[in-house]
Amino acid sequence: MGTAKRWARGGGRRRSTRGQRLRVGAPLPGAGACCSAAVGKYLMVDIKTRFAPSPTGQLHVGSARTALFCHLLARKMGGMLLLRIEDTDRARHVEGAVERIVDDLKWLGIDWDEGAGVGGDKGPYVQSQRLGIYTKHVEKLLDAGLAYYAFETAEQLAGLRQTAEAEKRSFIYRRPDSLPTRGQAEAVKAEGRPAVVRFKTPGEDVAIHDEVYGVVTVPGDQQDDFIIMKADGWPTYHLANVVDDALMGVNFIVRGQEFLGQTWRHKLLRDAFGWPEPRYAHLPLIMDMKGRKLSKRDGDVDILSFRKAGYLPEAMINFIALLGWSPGNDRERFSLEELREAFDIDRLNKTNAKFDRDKLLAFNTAAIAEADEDRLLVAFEDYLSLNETPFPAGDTAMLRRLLQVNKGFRTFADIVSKSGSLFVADDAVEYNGKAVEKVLAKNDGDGWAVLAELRALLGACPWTGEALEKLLGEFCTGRGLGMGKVAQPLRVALTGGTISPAIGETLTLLGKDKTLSRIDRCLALART
RNA sequence: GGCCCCAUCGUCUAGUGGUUAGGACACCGGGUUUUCAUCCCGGCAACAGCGGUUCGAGCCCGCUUGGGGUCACCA
Repeated sequence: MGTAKRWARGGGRRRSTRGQRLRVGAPLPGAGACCSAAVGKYLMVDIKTRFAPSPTGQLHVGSARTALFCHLLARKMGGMLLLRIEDTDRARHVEGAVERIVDDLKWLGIDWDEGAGVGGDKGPYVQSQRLGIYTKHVEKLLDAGLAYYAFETAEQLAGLRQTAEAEKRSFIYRRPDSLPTRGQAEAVKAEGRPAVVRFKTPGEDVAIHDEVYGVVTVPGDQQDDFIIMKADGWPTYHLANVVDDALMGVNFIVRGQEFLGQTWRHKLLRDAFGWPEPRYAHLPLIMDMKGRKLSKRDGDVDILSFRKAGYLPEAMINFIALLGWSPGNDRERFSLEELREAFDIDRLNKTNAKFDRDKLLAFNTAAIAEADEDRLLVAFEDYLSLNETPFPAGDTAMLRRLLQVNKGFRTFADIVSKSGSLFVADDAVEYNGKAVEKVLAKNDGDGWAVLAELRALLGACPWTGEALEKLLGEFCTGRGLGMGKVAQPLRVALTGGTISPAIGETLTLLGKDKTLSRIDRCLALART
């Protein structure tokens, strides 16, 4: 009935229209629909989304985007976002990973209403603290005859799988003709042999209704009796995830597309427990530039790496928001606040996206240009706290000065490469061979000559920006030289290379003593 | 390999039967600038292919090709 109509669009392209928006307010089979609220002119059931990461390492850009979309959906619809930690694989658990994830989410500006870090009345929100709940639910299934014990070892299964592969068949676990009784299972466990619990899959086609992909049907003959409880007594992802979503009142699941082909398991499990279906929105995947799935193993695609590399969270957010979503027009610069307003689940697209670092860099450059100094100072200090740099981290006046003098920088790391040498010891300055050759030695040592002359003038000059600029300007006109012919030799002498802030700034930042001593040191180089 | 999903510039994307197929990044060229970066201007560049449906297809359907996901006692 209504259901059929609601999903009638099938796999076709969905675009936002008034008519479709109304669909949002249609009566939902969603769990935990305790109340409804009028938002704008649409009546809708309150939604509750969740972000459920596994604490196996860093939060990477793919997970961050999922969290962002969950957050945006909840905020836009006036719903709730819940954070749950899925750590049922105690072998892969990484110490400190939960704190890492929470910290990265906070840095990005993504907040949530319930769960890890903020509490709530449906907890605990860490799966390793909910074992009893899962056990109880597995028992229910066992008692109802909807699940059964199986005793194959992991090795035996691997063997069967290998055989199947050799015969070019896909391996699907075959349910034994006679299932063990609870007593037999206890006996096996008592012997120390492994026993897992498998779900008794009906074997009928299952249709999943997805907000992004439409109706996806998985043939019954492709379904296996998947494991819901491992031999170590812990539930598998499928069981724990479904149980928790239901018990915690989650009615809108947003997650990566890699789960789409497995959602039939979740639907079957919900059916078995008699729980209503939530709404699903699977997100297209984020790939690397070679088109391969972006994974945590890919190295620096985790949020912390970008933070350490000098990126602004607002740029990260803006960029990842556009991976799989677009507003429908030519606009692409958004603050988190603006995204919360503009986000529309109907505008999610289905095609995988490649993670283009060049574009991220461009967004970061723009975000930096738009940010005011106070904002930049906070971010700069955060950057400095995560990196070893020659800068005096506690000297905010100096940090502000660096921000001003380096205008146009693309990441905070640019400030280090452009101004860092001004803060190291004189003898730590390394001269770049090419720069020395091109700027100082070339043309019979014109550069050296300019430097020597400047050394004397500088020594007698009051050390203010104005006086120095004036001195250099007069020097240039007096010699008929362009500023480049004067500033560059100085740069090389002072920093070892050709890159530094405007020459007047470079001189005042360095100070008179260091300027003179570095020129002397450089001049000495000419005589060797 | 089975099953499922996807398909517009190199990349992110706009496009809901009639458009010179738009924007952004990258790239190329030019300009501003004492270096680098920033900034400004201009340019290059796409509907995977083949069949249908239609007066008319990037938009609808099918096939082919290509890409991806999934087939774990990981999530």
